[in-house]
Amino acid sequence: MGRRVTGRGGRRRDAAATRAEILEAACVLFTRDGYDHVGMRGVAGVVGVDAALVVRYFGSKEGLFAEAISAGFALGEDLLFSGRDGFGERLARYVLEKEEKEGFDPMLILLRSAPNERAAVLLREGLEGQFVRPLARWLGGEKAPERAGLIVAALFGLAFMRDVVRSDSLTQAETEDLVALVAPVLQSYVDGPET
Amino acid sequence: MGRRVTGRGGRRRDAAATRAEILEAACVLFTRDGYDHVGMRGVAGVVGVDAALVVRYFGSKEGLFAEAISAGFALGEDLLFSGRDGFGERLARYVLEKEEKEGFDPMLILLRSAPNERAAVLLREGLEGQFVRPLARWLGGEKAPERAGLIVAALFGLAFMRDVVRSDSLTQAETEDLVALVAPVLQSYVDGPET
Amino acid sequence: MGRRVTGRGGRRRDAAATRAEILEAACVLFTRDGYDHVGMRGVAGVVGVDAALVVRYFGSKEGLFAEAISAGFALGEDLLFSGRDGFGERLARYVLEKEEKEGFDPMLILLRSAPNERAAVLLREGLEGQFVRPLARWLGGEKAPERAGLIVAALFGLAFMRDVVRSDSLTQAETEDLVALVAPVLQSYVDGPET
Amino acid sequence: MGRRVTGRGGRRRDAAATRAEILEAACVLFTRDGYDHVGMRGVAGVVGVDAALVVRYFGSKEGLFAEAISAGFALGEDLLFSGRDGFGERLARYVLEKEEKEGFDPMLILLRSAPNERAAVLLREGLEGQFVRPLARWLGGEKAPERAGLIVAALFGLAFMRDVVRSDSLTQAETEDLVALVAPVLQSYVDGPET
DNA sequence: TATGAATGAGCATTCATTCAT
DNA sequence: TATGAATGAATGCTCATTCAT
Repeated sequence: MGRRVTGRGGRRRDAAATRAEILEAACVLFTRDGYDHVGMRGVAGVVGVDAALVVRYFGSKEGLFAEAISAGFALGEDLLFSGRDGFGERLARYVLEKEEKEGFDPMLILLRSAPNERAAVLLREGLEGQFVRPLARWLGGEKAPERAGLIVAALFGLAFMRDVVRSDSLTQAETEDLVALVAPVLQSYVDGPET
Repeated sequence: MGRRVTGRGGRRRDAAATRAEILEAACVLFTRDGYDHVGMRGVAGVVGVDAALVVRYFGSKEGLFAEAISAGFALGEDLLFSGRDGFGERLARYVLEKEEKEGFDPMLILLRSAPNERAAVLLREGLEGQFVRPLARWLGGEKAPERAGLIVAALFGLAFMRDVVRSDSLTQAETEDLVALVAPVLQSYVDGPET
Repeated sequence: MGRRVTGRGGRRRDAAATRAEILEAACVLFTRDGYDHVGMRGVAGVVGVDAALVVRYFGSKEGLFAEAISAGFALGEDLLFSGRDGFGERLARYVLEKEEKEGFDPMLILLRSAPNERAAVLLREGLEGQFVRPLARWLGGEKAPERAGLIVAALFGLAFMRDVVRSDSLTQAETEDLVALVAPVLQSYVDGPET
Repeated sequence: MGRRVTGRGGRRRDAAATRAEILEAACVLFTRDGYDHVGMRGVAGVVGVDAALVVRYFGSKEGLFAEAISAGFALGEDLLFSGRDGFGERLARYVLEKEEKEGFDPMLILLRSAPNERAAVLLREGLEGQFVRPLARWLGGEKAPERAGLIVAALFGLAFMRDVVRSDSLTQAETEDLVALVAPVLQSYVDGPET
């Protein structure tokens, strides 16, 4: 749909484009189904190529996954840091208003792929190295690592209940109500325990 | 060789007991590995019976899972309600100090099984009906469902980061430091938005 | 053919018999095609069962192969030792007149499977431990290991040229002529270098 | 990255030279791994070209193999014929002392590729036409084809046990001991059945 | 002439489940 | 009631080869 050029019978033969399409499809599928429920055949099928091509470009399912989440971490980095004021609200709004850009949502990938050991290793390292530790450094002050971890935990908890479990209590709520409740909590972690 | 020894010597001819053993083993395995990574063969193997027997007793993997988590929800219920004072700290301590009683931990089952659609349906219904809604009722006041949902979200976020992702920032922290940071947050949800 | 009981639709349901049939089929296929060109599906297909059943009974392709050749080594052992006189001729006749009992021939399995590293390990150990070393012990005298090795080498060379390469010079020859030429050579290895 | 360096710096635009390099690489790989375990990708990779180029130059894997072994047969021819005296010893030494010139050894190719039907056809024809029959003609006398076949069989048996199976009894032996035992046997085939 | 994108058939293995006993 | 034999679909991955450029 949209991108495909040759409706049928031998496709575009543009490696970079095909590779990108595969990666995009993988991002969407990993978001929706998590590591274990995504198959190479499935990813290939969405793009309309053979599964062997996916292996050729990404080496293995693990390699494909690694690239899919690295795109996610990159996306997340610039999202966080802007200024201490309003940080809590900004984060709360990110989680509560995120639109799953074209079906891709790094938080959901993480939440739904973590049960897999192979995926978990990549996830742990990426999250810790590109998210939690930088955040702790940026926060500074006492118990910075703990506060950073708790911020991330709060975010994932929220995403888990809303988007994975889809708890009525959160999906049916007004966004503004939730922001009003959550933002101060996140902000309290930013400002540190000297309240 | 031959008969597995289950601690009681040989396999008994007590159907109810065998059924209970199977369920117990399933709880442990679902906790450790999540729905997708638990096999009927694995469960059966722990108890020393054939996989077909597990199917016979529980109908299917899904049926086995349903019973395993219903045990979990039952367990959780009496845990929560005791009194409004110190509720935040009590919950925080539950998550941070929980010992995974004999390897069984309903939160981990939930976190690690949610990626599976079949499991997710059961989880959603159980969590909502037996946990979030009762909690909301108990909380009372304004925005009770939202506050209940956020409490559960906070709990799961914490468990996810500590026990699934195993983020250094939380696993290496002092429990008391985390309690000090998290308890007020949870308590704020209990006391409601009397800002 | 012959053995099958249920022409179609669910087979005999006799594990021992099915297992034996699978093993027999494997022996024939390994003989004809060698390790690499035998597939689990192929073996299963001959017997009329699913490939998964072969895995169930033998663990893996390697396990199946191990059992197939162990049958071969067992078969070979009692073949060798009878008495020093006429030993050369007896061996020559064995190689030249062997009928590939129902398509099973351990020498061919070895010749055709050795290129595969996994198979080679099993083959090396089996041949050395159950054939060459016992033979050397039985031969006794000077340079016994060398002489034993050369006897086995002569045998395999013969089998290779006749049954694998199928060289006209040997396939079209009179058996008696070949025996007359080869027997003294083998016997010379038995009698040792004090000629 | 990018261009492979092949010792001459970059890839040349000399088709004939590239072709020769590919063939050389193929000879080495076929020697080491045998027909089945050599991949077009592997051969191409050694030289630093694309697998498709190998197909282009040699038509198919089979074509590549055909040329590789024809080089081997050519190499073998001049090796054999020098004179009747000491022929047995010369051959024995060839097999036992051969250094696998730069990794290329026609006997090993043959031994390790024979399990493949496609390869076997080429091998059979080449060995028979360029080796066994010429040798028989050269030997002359009674039962010349049989004696020629047996000489070749003896050689292959030796190579098989030493280099493919790697039987301790022969790999650990002193070369001189083996020569002393084998040479007379080969010579007896040369001199014929003048028992 | 040569590259590399793309294919499709093949591999061994794992799984929940069904069915005969 | 309970066992375990048997199934078939699915998994990730490899391969020689073809075809557009």
